[in-house]
Amino acid sequence: MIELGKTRIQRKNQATILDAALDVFSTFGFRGATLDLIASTAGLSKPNLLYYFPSKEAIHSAVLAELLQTWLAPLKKLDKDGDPIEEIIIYVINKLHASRDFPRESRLFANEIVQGAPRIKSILETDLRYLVEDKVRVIDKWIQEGRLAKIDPYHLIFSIWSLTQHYADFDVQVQAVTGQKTSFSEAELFLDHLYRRMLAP
Amino acid sequence: MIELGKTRIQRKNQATILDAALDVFSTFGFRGATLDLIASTAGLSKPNLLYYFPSKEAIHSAVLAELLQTWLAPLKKLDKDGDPIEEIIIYVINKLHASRDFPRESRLFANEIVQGAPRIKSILETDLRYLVEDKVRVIDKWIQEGRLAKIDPYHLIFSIWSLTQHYADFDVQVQAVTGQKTSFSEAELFLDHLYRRMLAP
DNA sequence: AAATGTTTTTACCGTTTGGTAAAATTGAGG
DNA sequence: CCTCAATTTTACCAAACGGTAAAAACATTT
Repeated sequence: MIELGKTRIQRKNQATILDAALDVFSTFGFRGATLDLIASTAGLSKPNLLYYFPSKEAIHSAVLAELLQTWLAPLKKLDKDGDPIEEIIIYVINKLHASRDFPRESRLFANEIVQGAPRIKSILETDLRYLVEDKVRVIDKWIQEGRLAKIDPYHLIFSIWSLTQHYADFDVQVQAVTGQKTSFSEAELFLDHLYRRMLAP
Repeated sequence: MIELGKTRIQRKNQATILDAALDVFSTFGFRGATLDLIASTAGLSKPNLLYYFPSKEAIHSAVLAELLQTWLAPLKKLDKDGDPIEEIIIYVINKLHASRDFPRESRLFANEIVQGAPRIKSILETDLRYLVEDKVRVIDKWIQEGRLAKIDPYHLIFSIWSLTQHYADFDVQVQAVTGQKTSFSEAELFLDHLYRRMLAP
């Protein structure tokens, strides 16, 4: 974990670098991204970049670490004491809005996973796994209480990730096929219909 | 379009190269893949590779071209004269089996799209778009006849792509979270439930 | 077996890339 | 304004990469 800088200049430049890196990594992937491109995007020279971060990998790790927190947050909010269907719908919509508002983060994550998650596999196998196990228990309980249809909670969660992130990760395809800018309000209606139908006990 | 070789040796080596290239490109993306790695995977020397294909881009294009046909095939089979729900379920299952049987192809495609589809955007905007428009008309007709729930056909198709390809593209994540090999039969049950519930008029 | 065409290897080349050394510049505190 | 630390720039380097030239090895035909 990269510790944040102490001085004003350090904090400003580290933030600028991480933002530029997010841009470049999410567009070209880890290997496709170059330090020169990140540097020029950030308005700095390459050696200046390496004054703030020891290596390309370190920049990548820092961006991923920042992103992962944002990415897991919505699931944490799923409340065992709320109404099952409403709780899940809220999660779906939050996740969809995350795709709309943070598409670069979503694509960076997708890039990493598609290529085998070499740099975050351990986090997926621990933090993410425990979080999901916790929520799976909640959903299972709801099902046993007859408040949800009998579905596999793991696959339910996978379906939410997949359907919502699709609008960020595969946006080019969506736009190419529809010939229009992606309509997140249409997507919201669709997902609302889908999950209400599917989850009703 | 690369024309296929004439002699036995040409055909054999071109096939070997394309298979090795699929392996490497789907794992590392275009930029992450190197000619040396493709060559050694194929059991050939780098200049020998370039005897069969003029450039790295040419190999990539050849692999993508091959893949795209396989990838679009299931949608073409959607039959306007069949039973609406069964036709869509069959498409979903076919697509899921494609993810199970051709994960490399799926990941290569995902890699390409996530990074903005620089090399296949034009195909998405023409061939794929026309095919989808055709099937959207079929689905719309089914809806007007009251044989399907009123949903947006575009988003229905996107949902199928997203849910099925997730099991190939994000397999590392699925395995990390469940701690097990991905169960495609569980996925099949889940998707069957999901689409029957969602599509019922 | 000679001649011809095909395939493979060896030895390179120029560029790009991640990263470094050290000098030059800038900023902050006394 | 002077000093010392923080920051930035200039000038590099070694390795990796895509690609080429040309000779060597192999096949095929006559």
